[in-house]
Amino acid sequence: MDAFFASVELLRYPQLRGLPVVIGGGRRKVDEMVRERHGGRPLSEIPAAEFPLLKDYVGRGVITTATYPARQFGVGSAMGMMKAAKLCPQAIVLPVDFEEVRRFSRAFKATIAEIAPVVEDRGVDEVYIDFTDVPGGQREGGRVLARLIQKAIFDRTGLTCSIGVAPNKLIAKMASEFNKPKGISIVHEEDLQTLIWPLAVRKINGIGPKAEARLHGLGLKTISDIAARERDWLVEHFGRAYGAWMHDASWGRDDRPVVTESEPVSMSRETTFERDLHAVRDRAELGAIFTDLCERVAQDLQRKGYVGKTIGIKLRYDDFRIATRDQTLDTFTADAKTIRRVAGQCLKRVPLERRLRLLGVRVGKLARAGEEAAATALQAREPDPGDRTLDLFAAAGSLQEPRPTGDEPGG
DNA sequence: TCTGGGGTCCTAGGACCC
DNA sequence: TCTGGGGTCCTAGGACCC
Repeated sequence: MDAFFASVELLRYPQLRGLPVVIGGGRRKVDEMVRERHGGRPLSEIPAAEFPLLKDYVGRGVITTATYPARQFGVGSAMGMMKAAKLCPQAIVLPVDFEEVRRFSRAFKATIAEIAPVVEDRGVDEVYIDFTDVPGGQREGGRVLARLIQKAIFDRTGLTCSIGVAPNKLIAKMASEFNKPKGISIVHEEDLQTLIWPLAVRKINGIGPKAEARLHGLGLKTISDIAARERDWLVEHFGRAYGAWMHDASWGRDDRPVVTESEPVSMSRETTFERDLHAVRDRAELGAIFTDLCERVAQDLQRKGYVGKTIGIKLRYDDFRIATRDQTLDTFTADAKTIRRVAGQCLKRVPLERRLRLLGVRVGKLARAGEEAAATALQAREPDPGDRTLDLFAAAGSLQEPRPTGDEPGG
């Protein structure tokens, strides 16, 4: 979806179209700004010129989405609000409305599923679609179907999206970025050298800032630079799994299927404080936040019908270092009090001298509520791997040639 | 001017079991 | 003085993605 969070807001406030708008920061902060300027008046009745501006924003937070006019100023996702304010002080700032975003997320995904049922969820604003068995999915290399999907989404939601069509997910993802916004890009296998190889290594989904820095350190800047290296060389520098994957990726190889169903592995809640807090000096405040986080995770679990076995905490210190602790129970739970108690024990195992910037609570090892017994039984029923090893040797022993005696050349 | 929140997956060492 | 081999689970940290 194109500038998804921002586009959702523009549907409500069409007077902002064409202007630099950023979504992000703390909702409370932005709400405060609006209240100060407009009292109880709804934003929909207010002219664009009177919306809260980024230059008046004071506090923590990052940009979630910027409209394309805002991006002209160099403002983008994950950028700190203060830095963004320097680059584009006149940008209008609005908070994320998660409810609304999720509503539109469900709507666009449902629209796609009606046309092409094999869809993989990749977060609120992105999906993989398998065109293979969709009638007409091959026409004009997929362009016809892509156009149809774009139109259907726009008709239903008023939102635009960009689509990349390619032989696999890896290339499709890169292709989807070629023509934003509202773009369609078709990439065939034979376009690898012309369209993919010139791109920066960072464009590969799976190469992040760390791997990019290491690649740059080795003199590799573009995907073609990776492709030109021996597989073994990459394995030497990046490990067996990652190096081999990198080599495959640079050659456009990817055989991952489109996965239509998956179960969650963990659920968590975390919050960054408005100011750094100290475990002793701000004990009361921290305690209240901690309990609230536990209650929210418990609510999430119950609402979605899950129970979990591993309770964990996460904290971020004022110097941005992160510490996590967790503990696995012998029974599943979705109970706030239990989560609070175990998370409290985890907290005791972590250094608390430094001030804290963030606190989080996580529940992992999930099972569907009511199926805990089955989940436990499934674990217990795993076949004994020792027995299987023996079976394999027994089979191999009866089938193989006699073992070399050691005196043949090269034996 | 410091840098959100919600996730997944991988790695590596240690405990523990057979 | 010398001390297996295979496996799983738990825990902590880290890279990466949307």
